[in-house]
Amino acid sequence: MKPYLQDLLTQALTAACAALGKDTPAVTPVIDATKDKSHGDFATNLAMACAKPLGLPPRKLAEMLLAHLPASERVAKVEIAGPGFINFFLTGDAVTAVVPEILNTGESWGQDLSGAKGKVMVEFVSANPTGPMHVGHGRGAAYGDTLANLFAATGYAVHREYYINDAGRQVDVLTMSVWLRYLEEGGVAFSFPKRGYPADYIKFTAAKLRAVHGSAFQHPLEVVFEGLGVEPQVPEGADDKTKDTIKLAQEKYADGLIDRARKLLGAHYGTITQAALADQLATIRSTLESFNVRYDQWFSEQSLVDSGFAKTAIERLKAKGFVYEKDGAQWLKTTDFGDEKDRVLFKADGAATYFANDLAYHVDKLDRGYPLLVDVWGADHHGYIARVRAAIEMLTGRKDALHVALMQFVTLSSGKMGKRSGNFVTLQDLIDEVGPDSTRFFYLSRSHDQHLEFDIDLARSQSNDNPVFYVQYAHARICSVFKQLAEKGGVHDEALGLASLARLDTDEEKTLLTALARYPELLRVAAANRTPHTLAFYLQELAAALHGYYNQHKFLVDDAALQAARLTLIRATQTVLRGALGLLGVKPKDSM
RNA sequence: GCGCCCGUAGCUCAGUCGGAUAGAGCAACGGCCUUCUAAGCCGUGGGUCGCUGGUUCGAUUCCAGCCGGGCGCACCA
Repeated sequence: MKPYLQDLLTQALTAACAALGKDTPAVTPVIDATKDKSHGDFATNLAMACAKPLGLPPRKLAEMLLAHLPASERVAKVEIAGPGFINFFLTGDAVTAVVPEILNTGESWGQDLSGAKGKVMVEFVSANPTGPMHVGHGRGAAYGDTLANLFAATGYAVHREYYINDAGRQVDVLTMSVWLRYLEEGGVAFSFPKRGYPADYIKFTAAKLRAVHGSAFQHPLEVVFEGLGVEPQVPEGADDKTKDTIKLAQEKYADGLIDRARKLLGAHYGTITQAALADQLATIRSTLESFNVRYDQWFSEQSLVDSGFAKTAIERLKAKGFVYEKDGAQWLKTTDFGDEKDRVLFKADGAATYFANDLAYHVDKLDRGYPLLVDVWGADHHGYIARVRAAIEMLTGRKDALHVALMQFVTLSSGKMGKRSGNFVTLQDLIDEVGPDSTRFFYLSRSHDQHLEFDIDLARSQSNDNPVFYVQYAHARICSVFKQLAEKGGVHDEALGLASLARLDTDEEKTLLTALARYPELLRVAAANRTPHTLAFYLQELAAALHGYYNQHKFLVDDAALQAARLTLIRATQTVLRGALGLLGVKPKDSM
C-alpha cells in the first residue's frame, strides 16, 4: 500500500510543480502508518518537506498536492491536518484486500524466498569448544538463527555457520586440564592449577579416557610437576595490579604444565585433545539442536592451519604491502584503515595469533563468494571489529562487506555467570527448565544492543508472564474456534467469507486488518536493520489485536455471511501468526 | 585517559532511517466468565524521554559537551 500511495504522491508533486513552473524537489514521499485512527490509515509529511524548496507554506502546498492527486478507488478520503500532514483514509475494500492475499499464499505470505538478493553468511555463537554454552551464548544463538531466517524470508540466500576455535592456547589448556583430571582418576591428589578448566565436564572426558586407554597416560606426580615450583595465589584484598601480575604468573605455570604434557605424552597428547574437543562439541551441538538451531556448516579453525590457508591468506596481505616486521613479530598495518593501533599476525616466536587465523577465516568466507558477511559477537569483542574490518577492506576495498552484530550482556537475576566457576547455569539448563520456545522468545524480546536481564527465577517458575504464552494463546484460540465449529457440525465456507469481507467493519476488525497488512514491511525492516526483536514485538501486537477481537465479538454466529467473513479473517490471522512464529523458531500451539 | 554500547512510567523494556496528545508488559486500583479457552478483555492512575546547548517548521530520535552505568583497550583466545 505504501509504494502505491508514494506513486500517487509523486505524480501529484510533479504535476503541482509543473503548474507552479518550478523544478520538482528530489524528495521521495515518506508514508507512515498512523498511530491515531482519526488521522486516517496513512499520512505523509510531503507538503512540509517540500515547503521550503518550493517557497510555499506547508498547508498551501498540501492543498495544491490534493488538487493534483490522481483519483484512486483505494482511497476513500484525503484531508489536510495539523501543520501540513496529508492523511489518507482507505476504502473498506483496500483494507480487506490483504485477507485473500494471505490465504492464497499461506504461511510464507509477506516473504520473498527467491534468494534473488544474493548470498549472505551469518556466523553466530561460535562458542569456544572448551565448555558448555552459557546463557550469554543463548542470546547469540536466538538472535543469529532468527536473523538468518529473516534474511531467507527477505530475498537472500543464507548460509549459517559456526566457527570452531579448535586451535590455539585454549585447546592446550583444555588438553592439560583433562590430563590432570585423568591423573586424579588414577588415585593421586594435587592442587589443580587456577588457570585450568576444573569443571565436571572435564572429568567426564578424563573418566572416558581412562576407561578406554587404561593407565597409558599415567605418569608419576614428581615427574609431572618437577621444576614447576609452587603456583602463586592471589591474596585476599589484593589490588588490581597485583592480581594481574599473579594471574600472569599463573598463566606461566599453566604453560609449564602444558609443555610437560606435550613432552610426557608424545603422540597421546593429540589423542586427549581430540577426545576433549569431540566431547565439548557434542555437548554444544546437542544444546543447539534442542534450541531449534541448525547450521549449514561447522568450520574448524584447525583445518585452516592444517591446509596452510592460514598462512597463504596472510600472504595476500603481504603482497599488498600491509605487513611489516617489528621486534621480531609480523604486524598488519590496520591503522591505515581506521584501527587505533597495528596488530600482530605472527608473534616473535613465529606462532600465529588468533587474529591471523580469524582473518584467514574471513578471507575464506569471501573466497566462497559471500559479498555480505554477518558476524554475531559478544559485546566484549567490540574492540576487535576495527581490525577485522580493516583487513577486509585491504583485500576487497570495501568497508561494508562485514557487519558485526554485538550482543550486549545477559545478566541473571541471581547474579552474573562466571565462565570458569564450574557450576554456572548452562544454556542447556535454561532450555530444560523453560523450554526452547519460551527461551527463544524471551531472548528476542529485547533489542540486541540492550543489556538483557534474564530473570532466571521467573523463567524457572514457568510463569504466565512470559509473552510467548500470550502469542501462542492467540493461535490456540483460533484453533479452538474452528474445533468448536466442527463439533457443532458446521463447515467454514471460505468462498462466502471472501465474498463477505465488506461485513468486517468494526474497530477491532480494522485494527486486526491493519496489523496484518503491516507484516511484509515489518519483515523487510527487521532484516535490513538486523533487529529480529521487532518481530517478537509485532507478534505481541498481532496477538493483542486478536485477543481484543475475540473478547468483543462472537465468531460463530447465526448470520452465515458474517460468520464466514469473521472466520476468514481469523484464518488469515492464524496464517500470519504461524509464519511469524516460524521465523522466530517458536512452535505454535493448537491448545494451551 | 581513549574507544564502543546504553540512560524513556515504581520495575523490565518498545518507539518503524525527525513528525501530530511519548507506548506495551509487570506492579497498583476498578470493572467483565449460565455465551467460541479469563494464560484473556475493558478502564483508571503513573513521564522535566539523564543534563545543557546546537541544527529546523518540528528533536525521545540528528550533532557537540557534560553526568551516570556496562564493556573493551595483549606478541590471550
